[in-house]
Amino acid sequence: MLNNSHYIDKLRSSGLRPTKQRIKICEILFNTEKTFHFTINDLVKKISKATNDKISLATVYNTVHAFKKKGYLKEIPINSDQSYFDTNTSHHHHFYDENQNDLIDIDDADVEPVKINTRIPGKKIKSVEVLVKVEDAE
Amino acid sequence: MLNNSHYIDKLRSSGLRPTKQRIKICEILFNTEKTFHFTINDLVKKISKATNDKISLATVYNTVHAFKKKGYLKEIPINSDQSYFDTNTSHHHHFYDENQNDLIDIDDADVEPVKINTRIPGKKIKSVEVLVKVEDAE
DNA sequence: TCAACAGTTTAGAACTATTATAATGTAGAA
DNA sequence: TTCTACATTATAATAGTTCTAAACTGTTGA
Repeated sequence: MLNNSHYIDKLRSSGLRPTKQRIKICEILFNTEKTFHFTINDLVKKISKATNDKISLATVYNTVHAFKKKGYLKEIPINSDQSYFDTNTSHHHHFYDENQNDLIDIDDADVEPVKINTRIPGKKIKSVEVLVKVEDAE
Repeated sequence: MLNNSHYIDKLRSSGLRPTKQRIKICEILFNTEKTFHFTINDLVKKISKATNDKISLATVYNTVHAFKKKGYLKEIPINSDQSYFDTNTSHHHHFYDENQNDLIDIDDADVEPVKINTRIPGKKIKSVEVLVKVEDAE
């Protein structure tokens, strides 16, 4: 509960009202040592484990999108039936294990800077993301 | 109609029966000079423009998945409400224009080889794909 | 302190992409 | 030609996500 003032400031300073739902979701997403990946469904499960006051599904979606918009979460580009989000918003990349259906971070330092030798006129690069698909070695 | 024998051979040799639906879809997807990206919905529209015999939606899905499995199509990893496919199955990368919601190929030659300095034990790399998100420059 | 308002939450309906179902049709082999 | 396994089809079902409109709440300013 002590940390909450931090989240309240964070939310308020980014123009989001610090409601109890948002603070609770902050606690679940950002009170961890390690960053992690999750789907909306994962988050809903974590919330129901962490609290008795349930948060409506619509609010979970709204909050995740609001946090993504503010840059507190990143969406991970993989084709899947559901969206994956990442609490690690630093620049990094991913392994995607096609056998286990599992996402694993690749530290930015472990990928040599990707050089793109072409541009689109009138557009600026927002991000460069590398997805390394892996499978069981036989 | 002349080219069809080519598709018939192609389908047959990969263990797919050359049905008229599959041949028609081959014509639409592979009879072009340039490769392109499409969603299932795009393909359905192309089909209805190209022929009077309609092909059922289920067949379009089945066929696209069959072609993907055989390596005639690639699925492009971006988060979207629908799946994007690519008739360009060579190794290459993509720009994703977030304002126009548009995918643009990046030739493999325009991206310096991506070096990943970490591995997952027991896994082998299947592909390395770069997604460059761009937005309007202000 | 408190009223007022704009932003937020909520349950449930609606929507959309995709997959499953089960009956009918068809390519290819014998 | 006949048979069989594979394909196609219309439609239903499913699942993730977004919409809606009513109720609620944080914040502002009197």
